[in-house]
Parts: sequence; structure tokens; C-alpha cells
Amino acid sequence: MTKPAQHRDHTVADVAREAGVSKAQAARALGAYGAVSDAVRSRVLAAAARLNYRPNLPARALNTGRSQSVGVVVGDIENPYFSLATRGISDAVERSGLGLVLANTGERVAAERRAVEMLMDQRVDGLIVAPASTTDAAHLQAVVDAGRPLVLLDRAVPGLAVDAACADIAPATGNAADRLLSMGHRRIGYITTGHGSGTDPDGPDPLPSPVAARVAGLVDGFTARGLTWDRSLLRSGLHGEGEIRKAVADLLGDPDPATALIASDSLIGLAVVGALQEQGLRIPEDVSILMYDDQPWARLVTPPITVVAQPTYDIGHAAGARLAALVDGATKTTPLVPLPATLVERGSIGPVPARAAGGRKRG
Amino acid sequence: MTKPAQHRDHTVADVAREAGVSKAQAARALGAYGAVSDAVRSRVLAAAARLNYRPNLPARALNTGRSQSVGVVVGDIENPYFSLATRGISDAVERSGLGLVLANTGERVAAERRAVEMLMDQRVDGLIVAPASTTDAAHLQAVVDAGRPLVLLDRAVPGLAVDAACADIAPATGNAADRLLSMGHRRIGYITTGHGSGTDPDGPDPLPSPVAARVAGLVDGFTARGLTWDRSLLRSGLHGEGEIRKAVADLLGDPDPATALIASDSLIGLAVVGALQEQGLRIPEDVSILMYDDQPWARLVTPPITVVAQPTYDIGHAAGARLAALVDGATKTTPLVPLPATLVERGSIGPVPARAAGGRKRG
DNA sequence: GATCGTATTGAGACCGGTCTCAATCACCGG
DNA sequence: CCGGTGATTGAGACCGGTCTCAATACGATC
Repeated sequence: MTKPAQHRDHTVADVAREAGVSKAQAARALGAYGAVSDAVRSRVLAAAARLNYRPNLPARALNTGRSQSVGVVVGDIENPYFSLATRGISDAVERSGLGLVLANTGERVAAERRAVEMLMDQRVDGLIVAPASTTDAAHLQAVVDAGRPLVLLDRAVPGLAVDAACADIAPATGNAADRLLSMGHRRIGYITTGHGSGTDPDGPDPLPSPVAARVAGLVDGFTARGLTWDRSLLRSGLHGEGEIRKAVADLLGDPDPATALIASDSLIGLAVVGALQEQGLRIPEDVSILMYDDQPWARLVTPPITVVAQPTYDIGHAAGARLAALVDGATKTTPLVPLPATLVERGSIGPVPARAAGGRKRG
Repeated sequence: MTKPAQHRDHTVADVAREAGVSKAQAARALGAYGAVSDAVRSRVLAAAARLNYRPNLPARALNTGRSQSVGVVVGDIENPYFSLATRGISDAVERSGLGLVLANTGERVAAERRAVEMLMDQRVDGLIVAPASTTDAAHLQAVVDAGRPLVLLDRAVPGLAVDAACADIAPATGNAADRLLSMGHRRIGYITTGHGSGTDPDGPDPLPSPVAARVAGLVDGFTARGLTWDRSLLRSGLHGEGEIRKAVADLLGDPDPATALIASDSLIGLAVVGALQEQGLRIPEDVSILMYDDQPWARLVTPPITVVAQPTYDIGHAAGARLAALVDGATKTTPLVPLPATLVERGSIGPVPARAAGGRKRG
């Protein structure tokens, strides 16, 4: 019966002893700080290699206050938008030697608050958050107050003075609206999973900011032509494919039905296209479709989907790079500029069907 | 000029003083361990709330040796397979109160080694790894030797005695091969990004195990009919869409061309379908297509893609649940059973085109 | 060779928790 | 009223690094 070699791993003190120097000097050589002579450094490094020394990062974090890692809080890592952005973040922070602690919130504010607190307790060096709510952001303010670098992803929070990496969505949305309007569409449905009443046009807008920006772009497009977008065509706060399909059926079953649908992200687009195929409706002959995020498959379906493309990877990368800079102590930085989004027109939008065009004229 | 309130946050000692008890008692009450009277507990908790006390997790990690978080190492979080699996992992470990530290390796073994070492240094309580290599796994063995729980994801490593959460791919692949063979296909191309020579049928198989399992299933399908799969139709180690397209052109441009193509994951499938559309080839009239992973879009393209579907979320969830159990001290657990993969037949495979069928008979 | 400035060095406090251990306390049966 | 048992309590060591500070070494200067 061989003894299992109760392997308590080696510490700085062990290395120091092995190298015949003081603990302080060994620590300096290993941690690459302070003043160390070449002779001592090489002796220590050799001893460390011999003992297979590995630093205890929590111990280091304890008295430096920095953990060499950043937190990333997203609504749903399964959503291609976030997974691609996360890839960008990862690539960006990696070169600063920062690790990545991920938290999934399911777009629930309570989960987000818990996650942020946990990450703060963990002493992450900075935080990237895609906030679930535009209004409920006390926990984010707390991060700022604690002096910890914070960068928002995809969505800005009014009143919160932090950088936000996002796309400049409104112009492209305006273009999209314009194209649809020029094709005769007046009843344009907007479908999103983002929370928000959608029934109360007054009061503070409870929609997440990217959705708000998109809706604003849409409204602007209408306004530019002296028309008004009927806000009752907004379907928000939908959960799961079932609710989305129901919303689609709803919008199309209206006495004055929608003739075009806008899906707020690619997951929704998937569900919308699926619902349409299931109902035997043709795109774009019966219904026009526009979607946000240019997923690879958008080009491959029949017809290919018209999209508002965002540089998602770059957005994530920008967020990561900025956060890394802030962590490194950058102080007066230029604000992050929104990256351009573009309308990529493919085959999924077309003239409003005659049937509907005759239905009712006033927009 | 108001002073910036140099806010060193409160510690257990502060709470203890505020509550009028010893540091030890305060720590016990806050950490929920040891014996504490109700009176003391409530006094301490009240004091903590008053001071807005938050625990310093690195400090806790330092002397418990546990960090309440697990590491997840994947090849590419951008790949839907991994992002969905990660979601499963996240959901599973969350209920044990474990955080998630993510590392992206780009399928490079060197990056994987670094990531694993970093996570070990960080004292994660356990590790989930989708190993980039089946052979180069010394760093994983080191994890096991250090006594830290490890669960593999998607791929097993021969000789490494750890749980692996994966799908039982071979049978479904056998079915797929059988279907293709019954439709007359004999020249079936297999396209993967996994590393491996692919040109050297002898020697230890350098392919990642899930690919090996798939290829094995394919070979078995041929063998069952007394045929042999021509291994020269394997294209592996491809990087980026360009190389994939080239491989497709290659396989189809052969004097004895492939009549069916198998894409090893959905990202590859995307590239393959794109290449085919670009070349004006019809599916399945000119080429049959089969892909691994049942992404939502597979049903929406024309024709819908035949796939070998894996319960990806469940695989991730199983990995997370198992790891959480191991972290909790579970010792003698039943081995993880591979989850079933199924062939979902849609419209993308069809009879071998007459032209090719007449080309050359021997398989 | 004496003096001064700078580069190295080692001792030991410290970060903020956990945990051991001896002391104290409350309550029991006899 | 006393010894005994188990629950509470507080003092202080400890985890494995970092960092301050005084002491020492080295090289140059005069």
C-alpha cells in the first residue's frame, strides 16, 4: 500500500528555502516586482521549477485586491449575439492576462443583481454587463461607486456614467423602415423578448435601450414621411418560442393585419420564420421579414433574410479592450463610439400584398 | 471639495465590533459555520446589514482552499454547440452556488494547458474541459493527480480515468451511413475542423474522440455491407470558412467525386451549404448533405438539413451536475452514460445522382 | 581610503477571512 | 448544592502571498 503522498503544494517559503534566500526575495523574483539581483532571480526561478511551484492566486488577490479576472454578465450565453460578443471580450482581455468569469442571468434583474454582487465579492478587476433593465440599476451604480471599472454591453443605462459598447442601431433601422414604407407597408409588427409594457406608450420607457433605439428608428422612419407607427404593433416581453409564435399569429390575424414583421434578434427571427413556414405563408409574397443580427444562416434560407447587421464580435472586443484599459489604470479615455450597424437587403422583404394594401389606407 | 470618502470596505472585525462580539463569533455567524447562539447570530447579521458588509471571497478561498467556482474550458464559445452546452453547465452548477470561470482555447492545446494551469492556480473547485487533443493530456492528468474534480465534455481521453459527458454518436452515425448507402452513395466525404492527419490511416488515431467515433460509425456502416469507406475522403484540421470551401470543391472536383458530404458540426455545415449554393449545386439532387447538431436553422433552409441531433444542453447539464456532485464530495458515483444521438431525416439527402452512379462502381 | 547614493536583502507585519483550543456558560441528575 | 456534559465564546495562530522598512552591499566620487 503506497502512501498517497499527501501532496500539500509548495509555497513561496519552500522555494525560498530551496534557493537559500529569504521569503521576501523569493516572492519578489516569483512575482516579478521589486528589486532582485540577477543571481537571486535565477536561483529562485530554478528552485521554483525544481519544486514545480505554482502561485496561489487567491492569496495574491487577497492582498493586492486584484484578481486578474473580469466578470461578464449576460442575459443568455446561448444567444448567438452574446456568445459571439463574449468571444470578442475573451480575445480582448486575454492579451492583458485577464481571466473571464461568466454569469448568466436569464434576463432576470434579480439574478443579475446577485451575479454582480458575487463578482464584486470575488474582487474581479472589472465588469462587463449587458443590463437586463434600463431602470433598475442600483447594483450597477454601486459598482461605479465602489470605483470598479464597468463597461456596458449592447445596452446603455440612462443616468449611469459609464462606457457602453454598442451599435448605432437607429440609422440602419430608419433605412429599414424607409425601405418597408417605400414598398407600401404601413402595418409593421415589432417582436422582442425584451421586457416592457408595450401597452403604455406614456411614462418612462421601460424597454431595454437597444430595443428602444430600434423602435425609435422605426418611429422616425414613419415620421419622416408624415406617418405614425401604430405602437399597438409592438409585442414585447415574450418568453419562449410559443409566445413568439402566438404573437406572430396575433399580428397577422388582426382585422387590419401586419404586412411586415421585424424580429428583434436572431433567435426571435428563427421562431418567426418557423411560424410562418408552419402557417404556409410565403416570404415575402405574403409577409415581409426583417431581422436583427446577421447570422450566417440568414443567407442560406429561402428566401435569404434581410437583416440589420451589427458588428457583434467587434462590439464585444471593444468592450473587453476598454475594460482592460480601465483596469490598467487608464483614466481619461475618449468615450466609446457606437459601431455602425448596416441594413443588408436580401430577399425577405417585398411589396405589400395587394389584399392587405386594399384593406385600409391610413397609417 | 468634498472628500472622496476613501471607502475601505468593512471586514469581519468591523462587524464584530459593531455587534459587540468577538471576531471569531462574527465570522461564524456570517459564514454560517460552527456554533453560534441565536442571540449572537441576529446581532451580528443586523450589524452586518447596517454596515453593508460583504465577504471577501479571495480571503475565504485562501484558507478554505475552495473558491466556490468551477472552470470551463472549451474550444470556441462562439460555436453553438459549446454555447448551448455552457448554458447547461451554468444552469446545473448555479444551484450549487458555484460560479463559472470560462476559458476559450481556440482548440489550441497550448492555450488549453495555460488555461487549465491558470484555473488550478485560481483554486477552482473543479474543471470541465472539452479537450483539444486526445493524446496531449498531461495537463489534464495533472488535474486528476492534484485530486481536483474533472469532467470532460463532448470528448473522452483514452487512458484518463474521468467522467465524460457526451453523446453516443456511433449508432446514429451508423444509421446515417446506412441510409446514404441504401440510396446508392459510395463516395461519402467527411469534413471536420478537428485536428488530425487524416492522411495516415495507420498509427494511433490523432483525431479528437468525437470525430473518431463518428468516423468509426461511418466505417462500420460500410463494413456492415461488405464495403470499405475510402479514408481519402476525410478532410480534417480545416481552419476557417475558406479552407472548408476549398475542401468541398476538392471533394466534388475529384475524378471520382464525393456524392454526399458529412459536416462534423453546424458551423462546418453552414460553410458547406454556403459553398454548394455558391457553386449552384442543388441539394440533394446534385449532392447530399448531412450535418451534426440540430440547430434551429437546419429546419428552415431549403431543403431542410438531415442531421444527427445531440442533446447538447443536456450534455452540458449532465457535466455540470456531475461536477457539482464531485465538488460536494460525492465519491463513488456511477459513470456518466452517453446520451443518445438520433438521426433526424429531412430533405437534404437523396438518391445518388445518375451521373456519379455510373462513374465508378467499386466502393 | 573615507563618504555618499543606490541597489539588494531579510525580518516581519499585514490582507481578511477560517479554525483550533482552552475557557466559560447553561443546564442536567443525584 | 456539586460534578458533569455539551453548547458558546474569545484569543490567537494560520492560509500564502505582498509590502514596508531598516540594514547591508556595492559602486562611484573625491
